[in-house]
Amino acid sequence: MESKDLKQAGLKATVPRLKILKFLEESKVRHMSAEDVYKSLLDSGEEVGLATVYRVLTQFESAGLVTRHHFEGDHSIFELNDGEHHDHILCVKCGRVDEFVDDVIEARQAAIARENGYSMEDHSLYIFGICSDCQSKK
Amino acid sequence: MESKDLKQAGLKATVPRLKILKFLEESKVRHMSAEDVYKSLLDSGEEVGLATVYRVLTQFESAGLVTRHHFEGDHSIFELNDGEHHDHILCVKCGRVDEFVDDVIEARQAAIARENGYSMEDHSLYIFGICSDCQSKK
DNA sequence: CTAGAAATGAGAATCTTTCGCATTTAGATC
DNA sequence: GATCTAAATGCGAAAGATTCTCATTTCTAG
Repeated sequence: MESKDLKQAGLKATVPRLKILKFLEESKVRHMSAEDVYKSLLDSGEEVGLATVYRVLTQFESAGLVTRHHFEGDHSIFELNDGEHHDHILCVKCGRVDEFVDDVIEARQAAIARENGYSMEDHSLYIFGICSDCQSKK
Repeated sequence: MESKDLKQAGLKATVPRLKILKFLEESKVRHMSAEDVYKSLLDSGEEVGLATVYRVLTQFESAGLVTRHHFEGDHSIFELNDGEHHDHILCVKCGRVDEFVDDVIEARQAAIARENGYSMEDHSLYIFGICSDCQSKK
């Protein structure tokens, strides 16, 4: 029963929130914009207002249920948080997204923050490149 | 004569482009939005259209004269390219921005791209934290 | 100096996201 | 289960950033 997740997160278990959470959990696509979520829900016959999708995703972010990315800079992309932190590597040709974790980089970031007198709160790292598929298609 | 820079970059040396380039070179602030550039120019009595500022900054980016950042995700921030690549560490309280270069991270990124079958084109790394000033002000 | 291509400026248009507010709903209490 | 109140929703309007359109101006090659 997913409503537990919402309650735990301090959010009332409303119909729109449950729909959105369920959709994120069941979607095979891991990275989606608010518009993507909205349209996909409409397509499956689920009525939710676009403004609500934006609001709910922002609340989910605050609650730690999803992470907001700025892959391209313009619009936000959301990803369901399932466990451990990871960074992303994206193909600039086809838009493919892969995930990775690198302890060396994680450690260096913390050290750099320290060296500069900062207490680290967060970080964002994206590697852009051309994936193997797109390289061979060249 | 700055018009050389523009010619080299394959851009016609027009008045607006020269004004914007000169402004970027002389500004003590290194990171600015298009709006910032526009308003600052207006304040110094230089007439340039906002649309032109956007166009020119985008052209400068393509020409490699400036780098576009997405610090906060919504609007673009531009920085004049003066030589070596560097990454950024930002204070989430006061907006301060510091720069750093870390060879270990650079090397790991290239390795990660390779391990994932990507040819690396670019990367963006931002560390978010609280700077020393803001920590003591707490 | 002149012509043609490229660039500019001003405002309209677009896109993404947020806001305002009247209506509905979750969930605590009776 | 009925009731109440704060919180949430949905809609359309509004906002902010950026791009587009197109008439006018300006480079720059010849």
